[in-house]
Amino acid sequence: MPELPDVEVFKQYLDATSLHQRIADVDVRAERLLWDVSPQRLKDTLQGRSFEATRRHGKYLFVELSGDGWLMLHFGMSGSLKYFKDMEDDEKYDRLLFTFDNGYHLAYVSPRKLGRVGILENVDKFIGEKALGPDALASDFDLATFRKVLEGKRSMAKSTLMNQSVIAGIGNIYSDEILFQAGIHPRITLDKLDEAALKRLYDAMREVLHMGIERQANPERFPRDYILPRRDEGEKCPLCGGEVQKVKVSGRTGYYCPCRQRSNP
DNA sequence: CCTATAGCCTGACGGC
DNA sequence: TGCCGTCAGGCTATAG
Repeated sequence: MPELPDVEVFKQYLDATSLHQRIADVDVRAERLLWDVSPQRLKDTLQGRSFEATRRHGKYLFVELSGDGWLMLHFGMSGSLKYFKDMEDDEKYDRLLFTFDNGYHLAYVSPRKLGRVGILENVDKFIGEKALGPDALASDFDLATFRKVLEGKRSMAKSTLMNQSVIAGIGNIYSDEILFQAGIHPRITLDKLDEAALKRLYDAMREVLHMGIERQANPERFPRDYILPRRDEGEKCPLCGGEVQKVKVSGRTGYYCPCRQRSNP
């Protein structure tokens, strides 16, 4: 589930539970999740240290370690964090387990093992190497910058929003909502969007992502006029009551409603 | 530059 | 119940 709002919620969760405690042990149950680090080196790096602060960029969460260095967490298509005490709550998908001196554990949960965890010296260097675009909610990511990163692009609106090298943090689900709120068809190419449409897209991006975080990335709490909880065949558009339409973009399935999102603006 | 596709994993769901 | 295909809130490599 992890797009920007979900990862931001994980960040807040980790901040509230797992900072400033000495790490007693690290258990790696799925080695393939490790990015450029062996289980032994991960363990050696973390043991005796503590998590001190966190930082998020797009769908990546970075945890600063005491001493120096960072733990990098990416959650793939499924994945989350779980803080608990009793080992009876340790479950099948808890692929990495960090145990603190106070006896509590933080699990990196990853049912499908599509995420990645690594150790970094320098977060900005990592972001540069991955060629990530600006974080969609960064405070300095204003409308002018938004226009600049989209300048000259001829890709489809939905593909562009989901392209992490252009803007970091938006995935399949939230891109649908942003386009719906902006009234933009998912397959329209950017060169067809005028200034007003670009502003609507920017405003919708900020608003939808902020809303997602406010509601703890829980679709059940989303506003009634959102299409996000209705992304399914046969579901009705919250605005016109018509049936939502399905589109394939970038190999992903998107949903939209033609009542506001016209392919020919 | 841009699109589409397959593969990585595991499980849920629908059809027969 | 069992088997099979399809699909999934991500990303990468590859081909056209």
